[in-house]
Amino acid sequence: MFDRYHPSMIEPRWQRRWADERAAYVDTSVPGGEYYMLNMYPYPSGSRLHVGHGRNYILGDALYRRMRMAGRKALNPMGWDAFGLPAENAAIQSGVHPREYTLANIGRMKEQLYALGCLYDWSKELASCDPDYYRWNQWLFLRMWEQGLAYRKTAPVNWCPGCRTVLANEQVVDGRCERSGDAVEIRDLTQWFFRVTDYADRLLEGLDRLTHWSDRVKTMQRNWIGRSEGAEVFFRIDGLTEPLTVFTTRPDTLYGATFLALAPEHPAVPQLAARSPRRAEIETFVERVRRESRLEREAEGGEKEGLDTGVLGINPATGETIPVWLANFVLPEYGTGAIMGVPAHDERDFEFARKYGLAVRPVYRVGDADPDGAAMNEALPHGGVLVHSGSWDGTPNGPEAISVAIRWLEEKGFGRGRVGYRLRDWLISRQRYWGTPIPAIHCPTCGVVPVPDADLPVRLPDDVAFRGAEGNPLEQSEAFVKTTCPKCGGPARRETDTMDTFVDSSWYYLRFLNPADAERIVDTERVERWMPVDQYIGGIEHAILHLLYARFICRVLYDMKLVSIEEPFERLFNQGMITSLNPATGKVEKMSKSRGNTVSPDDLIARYGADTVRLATMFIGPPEKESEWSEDGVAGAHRFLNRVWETVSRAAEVTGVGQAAVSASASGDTGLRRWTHRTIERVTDDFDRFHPHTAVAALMEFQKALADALESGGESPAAIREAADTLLELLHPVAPHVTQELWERLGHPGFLLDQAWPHADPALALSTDVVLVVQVNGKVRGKLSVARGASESEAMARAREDERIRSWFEGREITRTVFVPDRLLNVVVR
RNA sequence: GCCGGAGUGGCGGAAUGGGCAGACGCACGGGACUUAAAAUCCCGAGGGCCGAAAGGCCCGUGCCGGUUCGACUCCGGCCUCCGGCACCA
Repeated sequence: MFDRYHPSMIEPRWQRRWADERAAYVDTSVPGGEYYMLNMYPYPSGSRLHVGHGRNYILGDALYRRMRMAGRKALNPMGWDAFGLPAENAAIQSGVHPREYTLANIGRMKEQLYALGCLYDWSKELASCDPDYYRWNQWLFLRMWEQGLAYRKTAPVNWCPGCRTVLANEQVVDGRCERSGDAVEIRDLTQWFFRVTDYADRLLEGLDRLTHWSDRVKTMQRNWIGRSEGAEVFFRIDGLTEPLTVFTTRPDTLYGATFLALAPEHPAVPQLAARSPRRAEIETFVERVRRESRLEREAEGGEKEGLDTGVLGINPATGETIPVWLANFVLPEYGTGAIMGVPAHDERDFEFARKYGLAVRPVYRVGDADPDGAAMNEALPHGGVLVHSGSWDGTPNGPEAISVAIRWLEEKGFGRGRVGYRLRDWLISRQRYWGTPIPAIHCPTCGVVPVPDADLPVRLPDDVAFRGAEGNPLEQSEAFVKTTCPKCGGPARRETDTMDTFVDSSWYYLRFLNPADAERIVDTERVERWMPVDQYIGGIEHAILHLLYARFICRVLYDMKLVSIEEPFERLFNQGMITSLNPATGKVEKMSKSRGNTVSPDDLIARYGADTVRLATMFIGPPEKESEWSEDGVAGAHRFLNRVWETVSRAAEVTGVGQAAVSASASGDTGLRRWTHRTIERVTDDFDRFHPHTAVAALMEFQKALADALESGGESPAAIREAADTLLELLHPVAPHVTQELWERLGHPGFLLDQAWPHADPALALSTDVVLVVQVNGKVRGKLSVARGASESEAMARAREDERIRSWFEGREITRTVFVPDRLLNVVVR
């Protein structure tokens, strides 16, 4: 009845219509029944999407369409994470300005999203490189500075002397610059930080309330924050006025501390060196460790290296002198940058003590099975449990001993209880051009001065040359750097560091509600109505940094009373990556441009149409798992859509179209109607648990059932029509174009997208007969078709009638039977 | 090393709360249609054994053990792969 299925004829037409009718647009100023689904915030570094990304957008679009049909006022906005290093590198390599490069990429990616049939509310579009967006990064920065949440301190960076520029960790390969091959130096620069550690406890506690987040991500965040309770202990050091503070999680083992170890970067090291007879050695050692790249120093199995400073400290518990060492494994960022070494109760300290012949003094009995342990126990002078300072109180090894030890330390003034975190403050400074300028001015008389709000935004200058070997290109712009001090009016220099792009992405979801608002960063009233984000979809690679920073900034805005929520994302779904064979390595790896194993959706769309690509992508497997891309499924997906076309076309012959179409609604209890309603139930359920692949499988079975019903006749036109309509409605989220085209050809007005999601009649969705499995001693011996709700005695009677089943327990003693209604009967015999 | 996830036919995968293992699809084999091919449609198929056939039996969800009437599913131990973190005091 209908001519053949031609995706290339129908898809562009519907894409235009959807855009013209503004089908997706939601007025965020209006409250009521909202489902605010947030999809993606892509980074337009590559000019083309690949199918690996494609799955994310298709899944988001399918869920958006499903939510619209379920009557939710869904908002599917799109924004662009537009700043970042690749754009700057492209500028250096090809001379194209990062802005031009980025905007061109955004344009191409938009075209592709459009070609895939993804509907976004483009009226809410934003890009972080737009001054109207990044001015609010600057505004937020100034507020955080006022509150002490933004501050400056020195931090080491990777410096490439050849490129005269700062390198990201990933640009350092084997201690050398990826590009020039020069040996990378570690330099100390004064940089800007956000004090995320102030929020560590709140970020940790908040996780407990995120009941719709996976335990997987919550566990990763908990481990990243790494809260540990312990104590600071003060050690008097020979020749130092101030005591040395160490952090330990095991203050109860203080008695066994036989040495101290400092990070070579520790601020007390120069003083120690000055008093030490080994000054030259210390300086050489510090220089050597500092030269090790961060990556190498933190690498697996790195050799522990230390140097005895020759200076002595005093263990406050024993009063004995212990040596002070420098050690490469002590990190300056964690705890206090200094540790007490307890070789008897810490494996790493033991290894170190062994290598350098340091004393081992046990505090607790240790495992006798361990030969080292047995030796230690012999050295233990008493036959009980020693807690601290050589005094005995019978407290067992454990949390109680730790709190006893902390109380003791505090009474004696030897230390105090403290909570330590693994989390470090967020370094936001980047020595790059393509980012948000940090709104600060360096004045020779007034110091570091904030840019006044009235002068925002501090715009990126355009007169910048990207010649590569010149450090931060921003420094080259006279017009940008030269300014006057807002305080004294004298000549001053502008800050040339720009912000980490994670700053942009940590609050963008709020900005979708008022993207063009020049008055304020967020619209508090709209946030109240629409937030939190109901469904956040993102890759698992963002489980830690992005999601933690977004939670942090949301709390900062909460404390400023700008938003009423502390947690920005109520439900989180993390998809897995699409992998494919990398021809270079011969291994199956995640699909990415840098690995050169991408597959373009453009070619596939040209060959099969967008719906086929969408269907094949959704059918590949569960989206939370990683899946290997294979084109084998594409032809099958295309065949299925052709069958849908054929079947619905034949259904139209039976039922008529437009004015002539059947008007009676389907009634009664027929095989096809049961199929229809059971399929509604299955597909609805599958979408709600993010399993589009099983929804598609159910629709394939349903299409077959409808085709069979048409073949054999016997179903009423109304039942046929109900089935055909339902098939189109349920398939629409995955294959929107072909279903919309058929919907129109059947004579329905308007968009399927605005159609109500079909409702399953529970009486029809349940079958009247069920297959009861009969087991004997747990092994399947037969199947019985019985009425739903059949009793155990009925089932048993039927089983006895069945000769084949009966033969398995005839003449044997039945010891018990297990009956699960509508499912199974298990006869246990001796 | 630690944390998290996974392991099911030739392949992608299904089995939603302990109850028919292998849905759906790909590839494959056979058949129909065709002068022929493509396309399309139909049928078949986890492995082994018995049987001429109908059919029947045994084994089977990484490995070993346990709980249970019954285990892909729960418990203990191990192996492999993937992801994240890592001298974290």
